[in-house]
Amino acid sequence: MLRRTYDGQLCSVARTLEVVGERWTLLIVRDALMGITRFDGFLNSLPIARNVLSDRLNGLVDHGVMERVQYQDRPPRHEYLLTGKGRELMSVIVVLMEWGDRHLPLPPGPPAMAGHTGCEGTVRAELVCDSCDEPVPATTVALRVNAAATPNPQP
Amino acid sequence: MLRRTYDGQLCSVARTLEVVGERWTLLIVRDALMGITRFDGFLNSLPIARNVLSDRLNGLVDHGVMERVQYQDRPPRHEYLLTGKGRELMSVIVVLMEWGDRHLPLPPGPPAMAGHTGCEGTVRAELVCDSCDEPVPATTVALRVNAAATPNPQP
DNA sequence: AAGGGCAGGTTGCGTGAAACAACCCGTGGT
DNA sequence: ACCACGGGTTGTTTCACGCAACCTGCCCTT
Repeated sequence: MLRRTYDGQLCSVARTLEVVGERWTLLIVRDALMGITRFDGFLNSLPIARNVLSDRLNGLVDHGVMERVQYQDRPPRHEYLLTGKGRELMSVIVVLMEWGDRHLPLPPGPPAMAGHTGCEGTVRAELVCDSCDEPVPATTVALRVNAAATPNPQP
Repeated sequence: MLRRTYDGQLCSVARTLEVVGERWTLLIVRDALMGITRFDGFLNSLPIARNVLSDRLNGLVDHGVMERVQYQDRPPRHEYLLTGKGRELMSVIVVLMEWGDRHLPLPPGPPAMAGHTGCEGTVRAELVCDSCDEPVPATTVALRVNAAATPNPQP
């Protein structure tokens, strides 16, 4: 998705998108979170070109979202596993999924859900105010610039 | 970010990314959530080309994420306002921001935060299990295919 | 020993979307 | 008459994507 980079953008959103904002990247992460680990696995799951998949996996490894692990010797074969950093993208996948389910529904219903391992519950994302300490609707949330952290760009 | 579309992908994540997954789109939404409404406002905030901004705003209007509202007559001028559907993308922005703050930190600290309007609290995103009814770490969440909703592809 | 299959890529080529710059249009100010 | 402002549209170039072909190591069959 990114031609060059989002440089000049101090925002954490922009910096996150530099890692996962390219075309296919978040779908690769989604598949990894569903348990796919191998090159051909991603290739079968997504209508993506091999060279682009190779690019994206290398990028994710470079950014520490995935790691490349050898799983056999002869011939050497590796799989791509999410790191902790990568598994924490679960929140991103869940909110994207929820927004799609709510605003772009499919007739047969949601094709996938997030489940809590161990118990059979489903997992949802919530915005929580740490002062009220309870869930708040998205419409009562505002983005505020943190003045202390962006003093002034040097001339 | 998307060259063609993610067609063939039933997933809600893919369908959401068709709406907001292109380069710049989520940054435009972020700026809109921060209060920017006009063409030149976005242009000043982002290093984006005018034609690309025009494309993205039209796409967001087509998808019902924003609406184009006239705010003066002579000469006719309009502003771009988020719809309810658009404001619900706040969750997406918040989780992207949190992931960036945690895993790609900047020396001066987080450049922005999400705040609860009315009270002075800051807002965070949480994954909540509706069975346990309490927050769960991302690492204990798994994506499950909803078999009932994806019966079988026709042969 | 020759061939086929599988896993995991790399290479080369063509196209179309993004970046950039220039231009346009209607109005209001001087 | 001229310039500035807000809000775009129109070229032109460049680069990332999509596609197909090819390569490498190893194993299995004939």
